[in-house]
Amino acid sequence: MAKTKRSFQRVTIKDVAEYAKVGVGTVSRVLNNSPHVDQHTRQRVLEAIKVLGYFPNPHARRLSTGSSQLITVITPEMKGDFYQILMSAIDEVLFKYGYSSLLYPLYNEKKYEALKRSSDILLSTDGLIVDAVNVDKVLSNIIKPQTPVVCIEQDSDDYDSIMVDNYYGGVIAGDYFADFDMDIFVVTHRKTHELESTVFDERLEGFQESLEKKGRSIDKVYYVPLDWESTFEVARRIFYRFKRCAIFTTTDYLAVPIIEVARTMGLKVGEDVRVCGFDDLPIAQILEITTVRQPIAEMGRLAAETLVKRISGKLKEKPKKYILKPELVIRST
Amino acid sequence: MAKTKRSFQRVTIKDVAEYAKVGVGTVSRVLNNSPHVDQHTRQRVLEAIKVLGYFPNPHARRLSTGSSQLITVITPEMKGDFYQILMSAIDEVLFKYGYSSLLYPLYNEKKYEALKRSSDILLSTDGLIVDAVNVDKVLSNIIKPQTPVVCIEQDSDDYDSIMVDNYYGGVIAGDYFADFDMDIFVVTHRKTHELESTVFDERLEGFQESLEKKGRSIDKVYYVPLDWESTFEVARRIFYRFKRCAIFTTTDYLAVPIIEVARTMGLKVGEDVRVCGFDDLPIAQILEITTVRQPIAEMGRLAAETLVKRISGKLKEKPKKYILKPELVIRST
DNA sequence: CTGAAAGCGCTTACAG
DNA sequence: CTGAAAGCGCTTACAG
Repeated sequence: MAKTKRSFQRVTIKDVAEYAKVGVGTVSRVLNNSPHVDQHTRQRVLEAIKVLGYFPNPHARRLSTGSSQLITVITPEMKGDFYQILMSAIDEVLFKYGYSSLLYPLYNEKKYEALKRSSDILLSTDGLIVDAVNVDKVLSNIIKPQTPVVCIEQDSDDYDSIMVDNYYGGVIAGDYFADFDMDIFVVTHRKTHELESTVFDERLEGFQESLEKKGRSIDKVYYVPLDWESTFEVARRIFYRFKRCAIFTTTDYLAVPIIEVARTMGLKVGEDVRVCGFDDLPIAQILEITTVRQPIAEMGRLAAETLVKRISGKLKEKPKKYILKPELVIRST
Repeated sequence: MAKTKRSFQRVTIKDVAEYAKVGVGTVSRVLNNSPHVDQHTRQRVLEAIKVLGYFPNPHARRLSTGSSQLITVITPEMKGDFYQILMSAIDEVLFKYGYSSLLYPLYNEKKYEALKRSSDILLSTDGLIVDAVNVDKVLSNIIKPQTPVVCIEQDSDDYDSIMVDNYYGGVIAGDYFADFDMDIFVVTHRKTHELESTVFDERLEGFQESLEKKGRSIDKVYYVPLDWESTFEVARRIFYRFKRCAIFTTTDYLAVPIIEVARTMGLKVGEDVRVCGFDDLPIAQILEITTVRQPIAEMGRLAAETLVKRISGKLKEKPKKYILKPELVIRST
């Protein structure tokens, strides 16, 4: 097309070179902080950049280098402390290696559709970290097979995956509860979408089997949506009948309203009522909730480190599964 | 460099062209669904794409077209229903015009640093929507002056801005409360970071002035962090002394624990205790909370529409301020 | 409908 | 230390 001009002419590296009376290569070197540039030349170029208001075109740079120094993080949600901790840990590592992260949360069905429609959203960054989404189902056919991907909280045949042993986490909570001479309840969330992760079920399963091994059993499992309002209702229902019981919630998030209701109903939490959560979110630390600690930050860091190694080609073996151990943290509930 | 080869040779449009025995232009036309391609040729190209496992290089495409069909949304947080509603509305409009969104939440100081360090995160998408962050402070010197930007919940000298009249929202809540013969309290959040928005203060100010105009006044303002735990404490403190009062919270989020505590303490919410929130979040609808409705989705849609117009060049006037009116929604609290 | 070719704006090996 | 030039992988006006 040659003669076509953009309606608004941008200032390019060529303009800077002309103004500074140097070659484009030199401008590029200044831009990339190459040490092989004379101090005076560098000053002239910097001056030209300022005067002309030049900003480099990232697309051109990326086409040339083949890299964007960006990675995309896909999550099923965008709410909650869990993601904040995870993302902070990921960013910390990424930053160290000169990368930044962009978030693509699949908070509704449409986001997923958008992803399928224009998969190059994902091809435009150097790699992906995918949390708690069924990658093998979502990503096949969308991205190139060689795209570097690391999954968190999700098993995968094709990529590295970082998981916590949720079953074992349930087991240690069960072992702990088995000694309590009380009715035992579980409040958990039921998977509603095919792409949702199965972590809650695994925790419940471990808890249940541990209990059975010790001759105990769950008196009732309550399924709730992941919000506090519904959990308030369930808590009221439980405490209306049982003034003495032990409750295992498959995430700390659900433990909060339960403790709140118990307290306002005058029940002694930590004595009459025992509560054990899962995750060790900041809120569990603040409210002194007994919980099964999941090393969230460690998972994030490990995912980021692994991804960076894959991108740089330092890691060439076939996908590996990293399974981290959760641990019981006994606090005041 | 000419002779340099990437370590792993990617399959390009040229390979596809050779395999299908057509020119690269034709492959490109097939890729872009041009109608001017013979059915049989198209089939051959599609076949070649499949056989070779070809995926287009988005960087090359963007360099060529000058557009990425992507926009970045910057938010101060990544938690809460507010953002979900806002993002869904933004995405809905963006999708219509063939755009997708990527999130860049400034959830900690480091994210802001990362942004400053490599500003081309922002230059690599076609435009920005910035929510509740002081754009003029954050973005100057980071992006090109001509980059299309729309701000939400934040005033700006340089860009279009979409705001709700928070002061007026406070006023209508004040007008409503002025008639109640009870002590009046406010629970709100204090801005702690220079980049945080001032919406809570504006709401409080409108509320206060409206009350004073009617010869009433606020008995006490409680400042809390934006979490439920602290608000539980405050609520207990209030209801311990006052069994009858009216409480205005500058966001629905803070109204929830207050209502919960009142109820579990046996107070009649809607009679002895009056509560009015702000925002009209989903939770306010579920719990039937009286509130000042903020048209969140409308703000998102308007922001997206405006941004798309700016990008396409259809909007050429100087930056405009859109101020939407909130409205009082009286429900059962 | 199709191909050859210029151009998008950078980077970088090469030859001074 | 520096410049000229090839190349990154696309798109698209032009001339069949």
